[in-house]
This record gives sequence, structure tokens and C-alpha cells, in this order.
Amino acid sequence: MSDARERQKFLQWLRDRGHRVTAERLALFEEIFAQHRHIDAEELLDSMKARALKISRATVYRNLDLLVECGLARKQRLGQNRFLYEHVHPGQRHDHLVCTGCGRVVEFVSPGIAALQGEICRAHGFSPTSHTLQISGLCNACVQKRDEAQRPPERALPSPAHVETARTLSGPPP
Amino acid sequence: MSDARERQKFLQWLRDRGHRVTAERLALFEEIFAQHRHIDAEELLDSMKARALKISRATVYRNLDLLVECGLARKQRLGQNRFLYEHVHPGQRHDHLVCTGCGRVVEFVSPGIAALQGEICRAHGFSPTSHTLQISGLCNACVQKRDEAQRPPERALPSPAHVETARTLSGPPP
DNA sequence: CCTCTTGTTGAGATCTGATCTCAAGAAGCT
DNA sequence: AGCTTCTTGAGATCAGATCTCAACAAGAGG
Ligand SMILES: [Zn+2]
Ligand SMILES: [Zn+2]
Ligand SMILES: [Zn+2]
Ligand SMILES: [Zn+2]
Repeated sequence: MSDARERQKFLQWLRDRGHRVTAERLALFEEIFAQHRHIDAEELLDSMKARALKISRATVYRNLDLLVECGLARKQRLGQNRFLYEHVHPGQRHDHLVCTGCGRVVEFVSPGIAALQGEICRAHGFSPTSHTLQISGLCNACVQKRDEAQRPPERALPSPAHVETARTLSGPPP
Repeated sequence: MSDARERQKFLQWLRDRGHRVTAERLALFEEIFAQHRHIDAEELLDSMKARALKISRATVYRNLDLLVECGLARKQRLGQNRFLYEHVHPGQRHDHLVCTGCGRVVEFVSPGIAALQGEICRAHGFSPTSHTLQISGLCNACVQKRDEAQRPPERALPSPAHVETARTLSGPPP
């Protein structure tokens, strides 16, 4: 596990604020840093139950907010309804492509966009604290699936030269 | 009202799909195009009731989805919880700065970001259908308010040379 | 190590935004 | 006008998130 530094930061942050270091908080921290993907509170609750870590729903929600507050986690609505959480690696901004066909989430990094956002905020005298950029659409696979469904008796269409494979962090929903 | 063209498009879209042109649909269309700001379903319902236009909650939700489907409205979560709707002007993409202090929403346009998004999608073989970009933080006024609150007996701080004023489309929440 | 204070937890109630149900109503075709 | 089919409205329902409050335990102090 490579979260020794983050763990230390979390504990220090808690103590600095007079918050207590509880077993539940540590367990939640471990869990969210063990899950290398975007995960929602309910899934987190289940996966902790599955590991025989006892924790209640309310505590999960409360402490997820705490993790976000201290900058170790990010909270976003990636699909439609639920909030998804992911642990944050300092200095590594990324954003998301969300496939509406299969639910997959792909991360991308764009220093150019980051820079432009900075310019825009400066121009408006705005002090940004966070941002959300997500692009919804269809991934390669889902586009092909849809095209095949539309005209069934026809194949050998010239497939794209090379299929871009990026980190896919969330599988399709059940 | 400058929505003659959009109104025509809406009616045509309805007929093309075999949907009916009802009084409720027309009223909702008028209302959302009359409100030049980001507004949620509940507010829309209230403002229509205030104008003695009878319409039910379910119908508002149903037909807002219809407007989004035909491309005349955009649906986004700008604050945290509710969906906000705004009417769309064709070919005029814009994104949002959201002040977490006063709730104000400011729109901005960035062709540069739009272009970069296009490149990213191409690189990933992703077919985008929509996007959300919002930057949260504090507006000029709220930054000053906070600074003044933090050290009360001190003034004459060098105010910024010129205060950028952009279209502010949503007032602070009640 | 024991005690006291005070922040934290857990089970379930509650809230909120959004969607669904289904009988009554009305577009629009003829 | 008559008929078919889509649409509406009132209220039930759903899902995700938050709140309540008594029991609990972290951590300071002795
Ligand atoms: Zn897909
Ligand atoms: Zn991510
Ligand atoms: Zn503000
Ligand atoms: Zn806008």
C-alpha cells in the first residue's frame, strides 16, 4: 500500500482540528485508498461489510465528507444520480469521459484545459476551489455496437486503425 | 419575445415525432424561454402557478425532458442537488462559474477549451454528446466579504484595478 | 490506570428531488 | 361529432442523502 504519506496527512489533519481518530475513520480511509476506482457511498458500505469491517451508513457519509474536506478525496456526480468518490493524488488533476452506453468511466489529463480555466478565473476575478469537467457520450465499443445493431446484415466495415485504450476505472453498472 | 424560431422548431419537432401539441407544453416552453436564467423544475412550477398557468409537477418534469431531448434546453446540476435548466441558443456553447458563497452563476465562453475537448475525444475514439464544465469557488464580492470578516479593523486594502462584470444569470438562493 | 468531558457512532426516521401509477381528459384523425 | 391514443394530474413511491438522539468511546487530566 502506498498511502503511508496520505494516511499521515489524514491523521494530522484530524488532530489539528480537534477531531478524533476512530477505528471507523481509519477503516474508511483504508477502504477508499484500496479501491482504485470511482465508487459511491453505498458500494463502499457494502465492500466494507464484505470485509467484516463494521460501519454504519451515516458514518460512511459523514466521514466521506471529512475526507473531501481535507483534500484526500474528490466527490462528483459522474453518472446521473449518485455521488462517486475517488481518492486524490496530490498535483494530479484529471477529468472524465463517461460512456452513456456501458457506464464506463475513462480518465484523461489536459494541462491545456487546466491552464485555460486558470485564465478564465483570473479574468473574472474568481477564486476557484474545485471544478468538474465531464464529457458524456459513447465509447468506441458502444458506437460499434450501435452501428451493428442498426444495419444487421453487413460487415467488414473498415475498423479504426488503432483502438485507443485508456485507463478504465469503473466497470459497466449491473 | 425572440423565440419565434425556437417555438417553430419545437412545434415541428413534436409533430415529426407524433407528439401532441398541448397547452401545457406551450406554456412550459414560453416560461423557460421567458426566464433568462438557470432555473430548476420546482421554481419553474411555482413561477407558472404565480402566472395562473395551471400545470402539474409531473408534467413539468416530463416536458422538461422533452425540451432537452429536442435540443432546446440544457439540464445540468450546477449547485449540488437540483437539476437546473436553461434554454439553449444554437451554436453558443458556454460553461459556468458557480460561487459557493452567494450562489451566483456566471457564464463564460472558451473556444480554446472546446477545441481541446474535441481533440481529447478524438484521441480516445469517444463520441461526445454533451459535456459539463463548472468551476466552483468564490466570486470577487465573496472573497472581499470573507477577507473583511477575517480582520475587521483594517481597511484601504488595494482593491483590484478593475472589477470584471460578467453576465450573472442566477441570483443568490433564498 | 481510572475518570470525566465531549466528540462520534449506529439504527432508524426523515427529508428531498425525481419518477411512477392510473383513471380522467383532450389532441387530432376521419 | 366520434373514436383512438397520447397526455395530464394528484398522490403514491422511490432513491439517495441527511438528521436524531441515546449509547459509546477517544483522549485529556489526574
Ligand atoms: Zn461504452
Ligand atoms: Zn477519476
Ligand atoms: Zn459570491
Ligand atoms: Zn448557462
